[in-house]
Amino acid sequence: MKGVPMRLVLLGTALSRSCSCGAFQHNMPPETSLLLSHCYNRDLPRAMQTLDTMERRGVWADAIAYSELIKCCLAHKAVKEGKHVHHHIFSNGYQPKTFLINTLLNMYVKFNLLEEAQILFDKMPERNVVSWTTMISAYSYVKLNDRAMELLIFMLRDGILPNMYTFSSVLRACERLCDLTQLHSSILKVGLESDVFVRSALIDAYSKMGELLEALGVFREMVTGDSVVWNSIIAAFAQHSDGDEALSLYKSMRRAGFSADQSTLTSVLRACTSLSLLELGRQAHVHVLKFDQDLILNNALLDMYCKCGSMEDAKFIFNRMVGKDVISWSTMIAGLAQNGYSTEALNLFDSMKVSGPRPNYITILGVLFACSHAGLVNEGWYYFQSMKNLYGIDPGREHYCCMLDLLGRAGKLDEMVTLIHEMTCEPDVVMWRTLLDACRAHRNLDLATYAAKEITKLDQHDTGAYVLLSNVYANSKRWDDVAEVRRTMRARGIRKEPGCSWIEVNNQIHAFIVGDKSHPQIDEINRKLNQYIRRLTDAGYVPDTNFVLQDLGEEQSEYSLRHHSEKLAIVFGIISFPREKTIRIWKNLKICGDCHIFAKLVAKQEQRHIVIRDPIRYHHFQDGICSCGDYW
DNA sequence: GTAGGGTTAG
Repeated sequence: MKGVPMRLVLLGTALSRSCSCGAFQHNMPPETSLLLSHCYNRDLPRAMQTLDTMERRGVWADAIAYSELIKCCLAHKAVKEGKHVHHHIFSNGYQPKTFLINTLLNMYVKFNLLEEAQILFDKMPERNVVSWTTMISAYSYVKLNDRAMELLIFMLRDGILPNMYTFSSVLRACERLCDLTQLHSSILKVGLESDVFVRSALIDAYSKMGELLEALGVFREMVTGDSVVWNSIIAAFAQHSDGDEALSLYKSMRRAGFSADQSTLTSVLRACTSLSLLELGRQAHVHVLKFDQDLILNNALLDMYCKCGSMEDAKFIFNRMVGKDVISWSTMIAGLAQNGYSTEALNLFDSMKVSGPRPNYITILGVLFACSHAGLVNEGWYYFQSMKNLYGIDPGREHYCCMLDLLGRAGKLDEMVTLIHEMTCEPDVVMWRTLLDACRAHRNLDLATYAAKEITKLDQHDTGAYVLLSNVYANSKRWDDVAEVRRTMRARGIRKEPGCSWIEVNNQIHAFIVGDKSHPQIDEINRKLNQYIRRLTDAGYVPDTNFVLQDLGEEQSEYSLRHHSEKLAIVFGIISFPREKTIRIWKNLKICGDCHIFAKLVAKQEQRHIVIRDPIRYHHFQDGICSCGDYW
């Protein structure tokens, strides 16, 4: 192994250079103290003037003074002066110490001049752990992740041992699980796992790869930590839609004596959002007031109110936010659209064009969603076609999906097929499923079969395809075909996800599944439900058994419909809340047509405001109508 | 002289 002698040679060179560098530290001229004093006062013009005088007289300052001068340039964001200092330091044949070159490197990185930093780095006669870490951190910051990982390898080859700074930087750049595992074991080997920076970076890296159990493992090994480590693990679960775990970790964090900061509250709000916990979200809002100016936190608050279906609160927050960014606007536009206020969403987009930030990819999705859910086909086409010209945004998969959805809802099946063929990307399962769903709604059996085949070509186990196809057949009462689809599903081990609805009562979540008898108040719920249905039937309600997807016979079909999870949840809401309180329910599948009619009628009869959130949108039921205008 | 956590769609 020739590595060891090489290291010795390098060390020798470095020592001889540092000796020559030390030479200019003798004869320290009086100008040096003047330079230092200007730098400490952050008086850059005078400091640069002093430097010029020194150049003219042929005297030089020491490394400390130069490093202060560089800090002064950074504080003034003075790139030109910074470069001048760089050339000054290298002029007259001096060889600055590694410490000083690192300061220059750092300056270039902070000025976002990575190329200059790299050129300087390449010329360095000796690079220490700080030099390498500065470059690695710079590349990971601008997401040139491969380059950052590559530098780590070169660094190790050079025989330089990474420290906690290096690991926390490189962990941000790590994209592959195998690399992460290797980094993790290196961290353990050098004993840096207890460093709080390394630990939080590890948790974050595992979280980004969806390895939440690993992240939790790293977290649980912590003996002493800080709030950032707690925030990392809470964010990990909040971001992966495990709101329960995020909230339970948050409680443990408080018990452990840490207080919530902006980051904690943002994750808590996100958890409330994913669980539709409006009341808990309101409680978090009280703590948010402490951090009134925090944009990210306010965006999360805004999103929470939108997603929990409370648009009055969302509008209030949005209107009083200062310095709204593109995320604030996009959140509000999508929120309005999803809650059924399509016109308001499009109006808001108009104001954004006049006085807001430049719309981005996601803003346009909200706009297309608004068009789609209001049946505005022409407007949808207009926005879709103009996004490239007006905002320079190329339509992506999601935009095509939105357009397909728009056409599908409007029953324009032919245009859907044309768009699928004209797209710049290959159609995926979601797109075919959108076509299939449109075929179900508009009863096109042949096209439905075709779409279902395309889906199974891409994914044999796509539950949605089978369920939708069996719905298509059920709608046409082709029970043999329904049975055939179900047989295939059984043979392939595919099970339909059962419909489930949730409602929050007194800070507790109550879950209902179709025909569920496990709820402690189920007898009372069923009694009330029968009572409502009797009254509604007198008022003309006819159960629409088209939404029952098995050949059960009318009587049994009605029983199944009657006990759909959303009906049970609605009745439980009515029993539990006073009349003036909005009943908020969320469910895992799209609302069924019969339950939609039921909700409208019961909202009118009982004078209630009912909000049902499904995976893609919201239905606000009041006075016998729904905010979706029966178009969903 | 080098390092960690939070927001919009699906």
